[in-house]
Amino acid sequence: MGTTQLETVPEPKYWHLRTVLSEALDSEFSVGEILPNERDLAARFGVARATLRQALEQLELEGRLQRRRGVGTTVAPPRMGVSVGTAQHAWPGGPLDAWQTLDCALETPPATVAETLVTGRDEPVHTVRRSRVSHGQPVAAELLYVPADSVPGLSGIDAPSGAARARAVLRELQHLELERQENAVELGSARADDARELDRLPGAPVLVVTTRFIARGRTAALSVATYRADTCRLTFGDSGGVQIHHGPEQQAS
Amino acid sequence: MGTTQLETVPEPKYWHLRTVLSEALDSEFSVGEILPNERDLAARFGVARATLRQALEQLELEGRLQRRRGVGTTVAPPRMGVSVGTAQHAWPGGPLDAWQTLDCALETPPATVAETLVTGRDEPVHTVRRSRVSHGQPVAAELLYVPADSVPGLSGIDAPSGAARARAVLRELQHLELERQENAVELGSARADDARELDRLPGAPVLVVTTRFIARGRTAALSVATYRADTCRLTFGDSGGVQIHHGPEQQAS
DNA sequence: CAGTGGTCTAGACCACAAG
DNA sequence: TTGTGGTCTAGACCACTGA
Repeated sequence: MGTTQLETVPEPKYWHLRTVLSEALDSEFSVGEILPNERDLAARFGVARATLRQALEQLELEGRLQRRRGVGTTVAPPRMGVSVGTAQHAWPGGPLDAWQTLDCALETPPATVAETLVTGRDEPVHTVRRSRVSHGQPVAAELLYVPADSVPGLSGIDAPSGAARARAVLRELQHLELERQENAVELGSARADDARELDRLPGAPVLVVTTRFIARGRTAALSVATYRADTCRLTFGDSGGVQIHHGPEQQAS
Repeated sequence: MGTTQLETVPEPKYWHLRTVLSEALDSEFSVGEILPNERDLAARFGVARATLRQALEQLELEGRLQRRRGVGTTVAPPRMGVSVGTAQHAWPGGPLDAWQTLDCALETPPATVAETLVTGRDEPVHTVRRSRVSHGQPVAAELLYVPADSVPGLSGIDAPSGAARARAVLRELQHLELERQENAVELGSARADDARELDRLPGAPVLVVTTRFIARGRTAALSVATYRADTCRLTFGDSGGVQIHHGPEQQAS
């Protein structure tokens, strides 16, 4: 007795900690500011470092914090809005395209992709790699799968790979009449190569945007784009390009 | 010497484990099957339980596994496609609406919401709670904020809250001419109340879909819907309602 | 009740960035 | 070299489910 029992339904420590830190971020820190290191913070709150880290992971997932090994933990800016599916009814590589073409290869796509493209199994397709940068920061990495018969005019003279070839593939695509496109978004984790390109560790949470480009009743191209989930807010079907989302997030305890 | 050094760039154990388990799931398990418990699995792979759990968390994030306290870990079915922003150019509560109306209250919205609705601060708005069920499973919880002047015909006779009131609010909304709607998707973590409704623990990853309904040049209503990120794949702008996504995910090591 | 996943601890060492 | 976050361990106890 004498000990006041406030927690009738004891909330996990890390969850409570997340709330406390979240409020501290709103009131006492400004964007870009660095937090005390994890060992100090854990000691200050009287918890083990693992528990403190659980709270930080939550906040990072919500885009409130940014952590970098060897550097520290900083307060993240509000997520940036990146528009997806504007360029509605437009092929990739068009004039209003936010992507930068990297290179191209002739590869056998993963089974999931081959299934969506009606092409036969083990049929190699043009695989264009592109990346998207916004506000000086990489936000997405894309693989664009284009079956050979979607770009019949493609000259066989050029090398089968490289940046020039990639641009040629995109150029040929514009000749097709685009019926419509279908988008899907799901949560994924960054593969090692995507992670490197996005400046994150493998396994980092990403939003995977899959776009089917449909022409002549068939899937003429398939794009699989992985966006950094911590820094991006995907906007659909509205006007205009990149916008900054303003104000604090709505997720709170 | 004598020890063969295969790992020149040693991959983290949990990441390697994730890959091994992922492949095992593809080849040796079928949907719904239960895995050995965490202690056994950890022992079998010769790692600490915390490490094994890190791998399982990844796979759960990717929608490959489902874990339930007191029960066990099971192989998850492929994510279901839930269509968002079909009912494009349609108010919530319309005939083709996939949502179930729960109740309604007159509340002061969070600052972020009040900012988007042009309504003044501390101005209470109609707050309609709805839920979305798909394949017998709750997939999303929604809060729909409707400023009072968007539903001028709303009778003041009824009680200011309850399910009947909620339906009345939605009915009145249909009278406005909808100009367009804007969608945004971002990653979040489930608040305690959302988590309960989605049958998950607090902090579970969710996809937050924010929809602005615009009429007469103003934001006439704002919807904030949180979807289970582990089980859902959001589809945009295509035809048709709910579809099952087929085949394994594309994320692999 | 027994068995499951969820939380938490107090350490240790590693990989990386920057001075 | 120093200090950071990232990984890993071997335990402990708790909350929940279902028999």
